[in-house]
Amino acid sequence: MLANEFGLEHVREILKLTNPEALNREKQKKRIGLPDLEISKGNNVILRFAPNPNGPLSIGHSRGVVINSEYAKKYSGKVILRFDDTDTKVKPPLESAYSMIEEEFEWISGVKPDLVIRASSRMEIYLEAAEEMISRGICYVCRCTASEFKALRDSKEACICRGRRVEQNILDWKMMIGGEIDEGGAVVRVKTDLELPNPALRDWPALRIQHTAHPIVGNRYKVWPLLDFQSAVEDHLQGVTHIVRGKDLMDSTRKQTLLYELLEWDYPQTLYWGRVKLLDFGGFSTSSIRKSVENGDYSGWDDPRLPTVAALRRRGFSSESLREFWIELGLSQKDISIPMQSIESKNSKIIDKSSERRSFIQGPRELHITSENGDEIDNYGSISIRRHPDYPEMGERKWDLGDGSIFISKNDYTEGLIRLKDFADVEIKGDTAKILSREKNDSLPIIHWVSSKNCIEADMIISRGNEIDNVVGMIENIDVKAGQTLQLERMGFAKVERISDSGKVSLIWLHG
RNA sequence: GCUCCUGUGGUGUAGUUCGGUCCAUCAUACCGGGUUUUCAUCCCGGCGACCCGGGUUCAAAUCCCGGCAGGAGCACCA
Repeated sequence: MLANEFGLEHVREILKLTNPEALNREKQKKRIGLPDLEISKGNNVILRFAPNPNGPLSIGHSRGVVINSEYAKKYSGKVILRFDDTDTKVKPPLESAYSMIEEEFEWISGVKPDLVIRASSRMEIYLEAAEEMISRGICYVCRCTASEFKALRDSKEACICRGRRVEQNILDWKMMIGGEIDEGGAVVRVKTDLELPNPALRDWPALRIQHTAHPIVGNRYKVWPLLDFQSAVEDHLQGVTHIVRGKDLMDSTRKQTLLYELLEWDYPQTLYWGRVKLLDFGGFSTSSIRKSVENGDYSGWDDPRLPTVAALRRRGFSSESLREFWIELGLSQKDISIPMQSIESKNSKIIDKSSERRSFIQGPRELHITSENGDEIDNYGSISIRRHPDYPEMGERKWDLGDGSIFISKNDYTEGLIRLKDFADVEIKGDTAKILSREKNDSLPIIHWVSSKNCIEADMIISRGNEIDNVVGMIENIDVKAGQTLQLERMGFAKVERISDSGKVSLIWLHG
């Protein structure tokens, strides 16, 4: 910096002479929200989120939901939920995933998609489009094996199928769709420049034969489009203006652009995000999770050890925290590693104000309160504690102390002086806690506790890496409702999963 | 190997288009302090970065060239 050597005044003087506008420039501030899209005027913004329904959504997918739906909100545009379910073999669709994804989309984004479509129900359109492109000589049927073609492609050579006449291609095409050719026996390719520097783009495959039945539409179709073709045709039909997706799909954009050029269509504006690794989870793919779930390694897609949207939701994450998180990351193409803590920190701030406080005693130990002079009393009366320290309007919890039986956690038990939160300074000796003073006198450590008249058995599952811990204890049973997220005193957030007929409470740990 | 993308504190992120009040934004983490009858929330303060090397220029995070590093694609998956 010039200013280092000559001082700011000097810089200012030079600027005054050469570039006076720079003097008025504002100091940089952090941009808030998503970067602007380029909008061609008169066009409504149309985006899409296109998952494969081979399982419900993972945390990674939630980025696509958030970014696309937020852009739709920002520009009063539309967002389409499109199921890219044209693979019946490698990543076959899971029937239950369609409705789960649709529901998760709405939960994550806070809005319903403007349109939901399934590629598998629009097969006629794709097959017709393919046939037309074959007729026009834009595509051709290639009967080489994959490895034969790869060898030719790498040396920029045309295969013998490439030069065949259109009539022959149509005949082969009819055989393909008629089921007369086995899987792998033929493929439809888009005719590109073989000199393209990127080998992946040369005469890329558009449709292939699959004789495996599709879980939804059965075995009506023998030829299925690949992602690049299906998506290219569908984006055009739906008038998609902006595609925002992971940068692993950059080559897909290039393939599709080549096709759009041949068809003289306008390719949507495309933006990318980089790869994200969540440090607290290992390498998971939807396929691998599905395998483990079906194998019984996990209790389900919402097992708290899994990086699925279902698991986050079950634990009590707010969808708002997910939205804030992804919006803040924005559209950087950098590959990044993120600790779950950064999502948790957002979540804490959001849910803290609505989370009532309750006392949960892990590993309870019973104590008996005695009066200042060591006497047992029949009735110690009651105390009232706020449900939330900052919001008195949320009401109070009234504890009946009865004859003075309470629980504290074994972890907190120690003989000596201690403050029972919101109640009294006591001296613990054996199984008794002698009241020294109801007033808080000095800086004794404070522990939480519960009156045995106001508590009930509870257990809480906590996921730790790939393990599940089951913690048992007693929870304060004032107005505990299933589905509610609580802040457990001195512990952190947990959600009430259910309450059994006997009143026993089952909790699931959220985070600290 | 080929093709492509990306490099700003511990982790993320703004600023890079169009060089200049940028000795670099904000958050999180961490450290210290305050509020609080929770180890939560909240408030204040601190810490800490332009991948490296050249070049252009009065002036480079920003432009150019060359390295290096990380990642993705090179599927008849999405």
